[in-house]
Amino acid sequence: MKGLNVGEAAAQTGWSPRMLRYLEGAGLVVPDRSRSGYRQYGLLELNQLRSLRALRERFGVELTDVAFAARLDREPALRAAVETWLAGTRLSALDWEQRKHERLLVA
Amino acid sequence: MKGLNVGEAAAQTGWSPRMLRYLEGAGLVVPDRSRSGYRQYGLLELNQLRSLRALRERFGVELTDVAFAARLDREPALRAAVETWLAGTRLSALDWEQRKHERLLVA
DNA sequence: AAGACCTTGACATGCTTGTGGTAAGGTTGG
DNA sequence: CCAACCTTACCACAAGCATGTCAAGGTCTT
Repeated sequence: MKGLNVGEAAAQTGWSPRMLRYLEGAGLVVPDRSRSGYRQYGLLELNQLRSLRALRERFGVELTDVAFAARLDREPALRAAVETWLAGTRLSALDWEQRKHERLLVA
Repeated sequence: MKGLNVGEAAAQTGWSPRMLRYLEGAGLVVPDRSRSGYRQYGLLELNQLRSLRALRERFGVELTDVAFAARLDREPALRAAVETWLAGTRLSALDWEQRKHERLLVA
């Protein structure tokens, strides 16, 4: 039942121990602790660390972006507000012709 | 059919003209241009600017976060990768008891 | 033609992110 | 008990973000 400690987890995921502590502070990957306070990384956390790395490498995603995605997942009100915003960006991608109505209103 | 120019749009949305130019550079709110190159903000853009402000004020959202949400909306592969990640965070919020299986595997 | 706008481009600045160190001290396993 | 880990707490620092301001020049309205 003992997971890997921070150095072992780092070795297996390609992060530095320093970054693993940083990620915990950022709330992105939070391991359990042993009685004496050592971080204990289990399979779940190792997978999170690996998929986090994949996100950065393959998509150039920042850690703040990932934290934001988690927020979006947890806060329905935020999600709704962002959806409202996105509706606008989708509209502005539409054809010029489809904006006649608006142009009339602003004229 | 002429929209508002940058100073007028700024006055009506609470942004500075400087920030309106910045937002255009960031791809967040991109107005049309008049023949001579002046930015022309229509109803759609004004609404985008207002909802962008609301996102920041009410939710403390950064502009980079909003840009990321737009990316999520446009890139299905990215969305899928983030979904994979999110699955992990949902699991780690689960009850201790529900992780017996994993603990056995790591032991 | 003048004044008030606009354009781009540059420089400055304060804050945050991501990352590395280092120091002082606790834990663990042989 | 000693070496090799771990802990927290700092300091540093490059890069990027969010803003402001200023300069040199174009446009528009009266």
